[in-house]
Amino acid sequence: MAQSRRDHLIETALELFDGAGYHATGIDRILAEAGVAKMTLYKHFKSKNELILEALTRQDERWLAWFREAVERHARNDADADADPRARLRAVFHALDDWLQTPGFNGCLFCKAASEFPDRTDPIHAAAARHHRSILAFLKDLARDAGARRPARLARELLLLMEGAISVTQVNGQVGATRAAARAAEILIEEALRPEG
Amino acid sequence: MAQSRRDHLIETALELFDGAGYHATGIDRILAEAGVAKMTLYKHFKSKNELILEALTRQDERWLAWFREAVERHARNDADADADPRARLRAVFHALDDWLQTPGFNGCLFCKAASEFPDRTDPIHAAAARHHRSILAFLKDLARDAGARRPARLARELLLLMEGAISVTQVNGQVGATRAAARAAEILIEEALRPEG
DNA sequence: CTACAAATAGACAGACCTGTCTATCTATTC
DNA sequence: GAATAGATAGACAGGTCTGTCTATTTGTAG
Repeated sequence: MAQSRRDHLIETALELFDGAGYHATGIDRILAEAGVAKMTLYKHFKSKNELILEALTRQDERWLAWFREAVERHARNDADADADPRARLRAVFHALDDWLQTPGFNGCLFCKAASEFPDRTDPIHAAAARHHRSILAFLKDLARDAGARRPARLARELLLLMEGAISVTQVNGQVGATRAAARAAEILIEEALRPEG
Repeated sequence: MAQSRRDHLIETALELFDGAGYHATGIDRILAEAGVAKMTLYKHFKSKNELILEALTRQDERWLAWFREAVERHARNDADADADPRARLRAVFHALDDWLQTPGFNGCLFCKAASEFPDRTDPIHAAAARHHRSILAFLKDLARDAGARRPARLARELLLLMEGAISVTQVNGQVGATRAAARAAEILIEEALRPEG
């Protein structure tokens, strides 16, 4: 039950931070939305920043788990997935598309965090950087498994396309960004898997 | 003189917004830094949001002018620029690199704005979207001049790489992002300019 | 029923926020 | 020198922010 209230606070906070940003979301707003007393919050978290940090930690784990699953699912759905080592790399952008197209998509919580807490020594900013590195590691694994000549390089390039699609979608509100990203990724993957060059 | 104070407020505001974000930067801080009285600010701007909007308008014009110039300059410095229609397209990422490597680079003011003002009907968010469209139009012109088969598509792809590099640099604080972006752009440009495919 | 732990409402402090107001000062122009 | 316009400092209102405190209620376990 105690864990449940803590959870509820984190979930509510994540929703509100996503909708309005970190500085623009007051503690009182979170408490009202969660229906929890102020002292309960400060029993579970030392400060608002610690709540933000815990929320980001949870979001990091959850998002990455979801993303891995979505990539796997899209890769399996692909017709000739078993034959083609590119299948899972391509699935990255189908999974991304799922995310960016969810109604109410409002940008990446980690990019927001890095933007609102610009000090790189701030634990919140550091959490955002860690999240990026986790994605990069995942992409690198995919690239290596697919037999890319330079997995790290391909991973970095795909991360750029992912982050670009996230940013453009958030700013512009249009949907077409992932399609362009997927097309570009196709070219880069093709180039990275070509036996020689 | 009146114009000069207005200017000074806008310049000071831009610096502080860049360093700490929009919500985290109070009016009083801007006034103290600029050495200007509060009434002077409210004589020139109806509200803080109008100051933000005016600052973004100036930043939009100035950044784009700087970027065009930087692209042109890098293209000219390129050895076989006259012979190669790709020169100016490639120069885009050299110019971007100049920007991202300037000490104290702290992310894009328009991405920050879109993130802190998520409501798409908000004039501030709209200004960010307009900025993206301006960059896109510039890239499209470059792509068309270079003889790309589908200039709009190439421009969208290059914008993704640019925004990705901006985001990754801001979050991760590392410098290598533009190099990866430039490499990826090279491949995409090559593909777009190939006579057939 | 009792005892104990956890959550509650709500007041409170102290700081900061935007925006308004007045009264003073300074510079230019006639 | 006097009048006028613009900038100044600084108080002020009304609100919000984080974080602390107390006194009360709720739920559970012996």
